[in-house]
This record gives sequence, structure tokens and C-alpha cells, in this order.
Amino acid sequence: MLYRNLLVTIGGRFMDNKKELPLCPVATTLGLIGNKWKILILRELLSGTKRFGELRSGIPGISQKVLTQNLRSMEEDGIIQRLVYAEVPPRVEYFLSDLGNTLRPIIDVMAEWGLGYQAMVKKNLYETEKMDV
Amino acid sequence: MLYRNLLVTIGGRFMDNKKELPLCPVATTLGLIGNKWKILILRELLSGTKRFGELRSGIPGISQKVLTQNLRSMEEDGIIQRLVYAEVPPRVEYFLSDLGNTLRPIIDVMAEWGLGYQAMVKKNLYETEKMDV
DNA sequence: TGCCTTAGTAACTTTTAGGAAGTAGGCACC
DNA sequence: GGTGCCTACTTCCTAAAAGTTACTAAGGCA
Repeated sequence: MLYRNLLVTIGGRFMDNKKELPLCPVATTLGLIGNKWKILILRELLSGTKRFGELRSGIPGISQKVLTQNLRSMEEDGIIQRLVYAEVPPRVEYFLSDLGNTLRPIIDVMAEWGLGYQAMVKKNLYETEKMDV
Repeated sequence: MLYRNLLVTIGGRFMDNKKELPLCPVATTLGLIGNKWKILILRELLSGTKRFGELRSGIPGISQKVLTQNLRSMEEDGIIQRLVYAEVPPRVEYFLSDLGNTLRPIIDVMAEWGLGYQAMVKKNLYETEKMDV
């Protein structure tokens, strides 16, 4: 593994150019998983190894190109690993590296917050409807 | 407060069109803070009320336009609140709403992970240098 | 009068994402 | 033996988003 690859992708136009870690830890984290697709990919892979097509169907709205781009970027950053089988039709498996697995708490907290928010919205809508009537 | 504004912004091209909550809690969360700028704005406001200019200088690389856009979006979503003083030169203060404050654990976990990552990179670089010599 | 201030907007350029079509290459089918 | 199928890309073109720069309002102050 190339340790230098761990130096990531912050500070450029889309935090993807300069090989330099920002001082702020939050910005450092965002340098690796700063867009929503990477987080959704992470969410998918937290439940285990997935093929390209499985990721695509598991993440509604993502295009092939963007999925490929983000997978490559995450592989470069050492978050995920890529395993190509010399078969026809082609088969490529993706799974989290040890580093990628350490990101699990972040997704957990986000999932937890999302659940609470969904519940709040549901409750508020209900009360709003009651008030409307 | 308009409760319906809590229904957010997921599923469109950039998760900002349809007023519909996704089933996945992670995607729900990403609908509100799915881009890096919002998370950095959140980080700034977690330490207290800030003026527009303070936010701008506290978040290196953000442009006026993008800061304005994200602040407006976060205000619509009920995460932050905006207070305009009728003064010249103008003064506008931003601060977290109660809802916005509930996002604190997410930023905390990201900061924690970022610290660990920074430490790892530093250590690995050091070892790599030793190996290179 | 002229210049300072800050938050925001408008016009314009660059970057990124989306969509559709093309590629590889072994296999099944007619 | 030609045709089509399968999957994981890749390429091309267009649309949308983000970035950059310049400009505005409107009172205070020299």
C-alpha cells in the first residue's frame, strides 16, 4: 500500500487537487467523504462486499460515470478495495479496507440523526394536519 | 415555523428538488447536510453566532455566492436562523436553531475521525521516510 | 464630495454531473 | 458463423452547478 496516497485531496476547487491535509479535522474528513455519493457508497459497503451493479441499484439516482469516478477516488484514498475477476462477463467486487471500516461511526451517527428527523417530520406533519382541520 | 419546510430536498438532481423524504435515514440526513460547505458552516456555527463576514473568513475557499446559497438553503430547512440588523453598513447574524444543534454529534464524530486520520497519516509518512532512507 | 463599510446580487466562466451510446470478449443460440 | 447477450467501464455531448468578478445600497465620516 502506498502511504502517500493517504494524503488526500483537500483545498482545490472541489477539494480534490492539492495533496495536503487541512488543519481542521472536519475538513480532513470531508476531503475523503465530502460528497453525498461517497457516503452512500460507504453505507452500501458497510453491509459487505458488493459488485458494481449491486452498488448501482442500491444507490438510486447515481449514474454509472459518477459511481465509477467515486469508486476510483475512494480506492485511491485507501477507503475501499477493488477486486477484478478475469471472467466474461466481467465481475468486479468492491469492499471496505480497514481504513474504510473506521468510518462506520460517522455513517451510524448520520443514520441515527436521520431516523430522529424522519420521526419529527412525521409527527409535525400530523399535528399540522390536525391544526388545519 | 412552517413545519412543511422540514420536508426536504431529496431525490432531484442534487437532492434539492423533490419535497419528499427518502426511506434511508442516511439519505435523509444527506438531504440536509449533503455537501461539504453546509457541514463547514455548521462547524462554524457550533461555536456560536457568527456574522456573514466571519463565516466567510472562517471557511477558506468558499465564495460569497456559495455561502449565501447554502445559508439560505439551511435557513429554509430550519437548521439555522438569520437575524438582520437595520444598520449601515449592514449586519446579519447567523446562528443554529434547536434542530441545527441536534446535528452536533455528526460533526463531532467527523472531527474525531479526522484527528485519528491525521495522526495516522503523519505516522505513516514518518515511517515511509525512514524506509526510504 | 468622495470614500469607507458589509451583505448580497448579477453577469459571466469554469467545472462537474447526467444521459446515451460505444467497447471488450467469451458464450449461447439459430 | 453471424447475431445478440452479459457487465463494467469509457467516451462524447449537453445541462446544471459552482466559482469569479464586478457592482449595488445607504449611512457615516473626513
